[in-house]
Amino acid sequence: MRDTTAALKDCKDCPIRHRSVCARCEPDELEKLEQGKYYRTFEPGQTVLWSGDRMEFVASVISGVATLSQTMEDGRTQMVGLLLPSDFIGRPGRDTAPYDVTAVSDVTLCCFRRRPFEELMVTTPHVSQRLLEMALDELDAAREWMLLLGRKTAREKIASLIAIIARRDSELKAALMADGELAVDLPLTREAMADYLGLTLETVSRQISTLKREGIISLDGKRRVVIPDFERLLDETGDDSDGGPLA
Amino acid sequence: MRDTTAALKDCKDCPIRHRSVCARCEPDELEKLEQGKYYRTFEPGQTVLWSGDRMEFVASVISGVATLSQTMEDGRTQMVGLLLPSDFIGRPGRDTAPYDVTAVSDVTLCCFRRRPFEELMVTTPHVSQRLLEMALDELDAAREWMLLLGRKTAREKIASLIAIIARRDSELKAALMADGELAVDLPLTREAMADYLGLTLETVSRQISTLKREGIISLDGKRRVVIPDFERLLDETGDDSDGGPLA
DNA sequence: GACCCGCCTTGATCCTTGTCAAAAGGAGGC
DNA sequence: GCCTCCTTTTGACAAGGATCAAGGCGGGTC
Repeated sequence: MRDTTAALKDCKDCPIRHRSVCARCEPDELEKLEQGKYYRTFEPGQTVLWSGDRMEFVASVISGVATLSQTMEDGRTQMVGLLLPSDFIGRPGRDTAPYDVTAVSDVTLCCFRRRPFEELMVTTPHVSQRLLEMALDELDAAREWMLLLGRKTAREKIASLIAIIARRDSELKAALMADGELAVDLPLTREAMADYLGLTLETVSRQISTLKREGIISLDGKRRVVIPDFERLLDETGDDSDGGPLA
Repeated sequence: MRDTTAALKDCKDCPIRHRSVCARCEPDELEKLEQGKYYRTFEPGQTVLWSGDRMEFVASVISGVATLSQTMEDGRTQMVGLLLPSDFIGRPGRDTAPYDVTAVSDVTLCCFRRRPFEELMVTTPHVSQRLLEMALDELDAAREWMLLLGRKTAREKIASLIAIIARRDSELKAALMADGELAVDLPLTREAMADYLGLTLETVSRQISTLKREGIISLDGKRRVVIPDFERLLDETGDDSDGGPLA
């Protein structure tokens, strides 16, 4: 265990303040929330929650990356969500976890005990409003992923994953490099990518090698991907060419 | 067009009253909703909404089956949701449809113009509460489907689909037959099943034939499936054997 | 009743991806 | 520096599902 008692920061300074469940909260609502919160940290590979566990808390991801995944009896696993800073863990009104939650990198969570949080939701309408928004966004993301899992080829899956991570990265930090090239750190191992994309890790590795060989991407170490021409990568995703703006 | 002006029934008599968005509404809230509602009907194959269309209304499915699907440029399509009675169409705060919505059978919708509905949501908290619940349920369903699409074999996919439809059916009407056998009407064509399961229609047909040959199911016509032993069907789904209760 | 059309089944073959296996690269510990 | 462990790459092969191609069945119309 590491310092689970990291300095409890002021909500006003919270890096995810404007994107999390509490994004819509008024100062007085925030104050109420602030009283119940506590931080927890997890190391890479550590399990935050096992499927079937009683959920004693709900939480927002403050930093790091975690995965939501399901495992079949024979070991086949499918990742069903990627939890990034500002994402919410837990479902009000449900007391056992439906999925495994695993830290991929060092993860810091801002937690609330579940019961008090549920009571709070009644009195702070902006929390439930925001939660509905976030749930609907996640639903859209899940459905986009259904298209990927059900209909895309291995090559398209890999290109889509890299494009999605690149797009999200560029929203946060301007990850653009000097000459307009784009560099992305894949926060996942090949195996985790495979579990996300519904492939085997060998196929992931092969497709990455192929894209590299064709000059669509290049690698800087194993995890860092450089994209010389983002449009060209998008062409490989199978998505409509008018895909959302990058810059 | 058929009689789109079907008798506007009283909400109190509505068959989906207790499961729809308005399930939690108090009589006074219901009255407010009742004023803005209107019914629309669609024939099998008719498109309710094209992806990209402006959404002028939101709606609840009262009867019939509709699909939510995404199509790629080259024609590959993936169904991302099955809309059954009580399911909700539309997303408050969004004005273009993200997916195609297509009637599979005769469908009746209870519609509200979107703007007024959004205003109503502010004053009828029970609607947004229920909508959050429904969105979270759909998210769970979408994630269950991700496991199916990403990791299950064709055989497991078919068995899962039949099991899910059977389970849902038995919740509504007691579809149990005389001697404990279970009979299910598949509301979808082979092609629609394929689009749902991420397969081709030929594979769907072959797997159904195989399950039939092995006595796990039998067919009564093309669309009606008889399940002599539900447990045995469940064994073929790849899911944990302790899967939820049927009766 | 004969025909047509949409839906479904079945067969033959191909190809993408999974499986099994081995080895190479990288990071950390001693 | 060397060893070990973990991740990644690559190869050979097998297989599940897709594709291409005929037919069959059933419900409707004329």
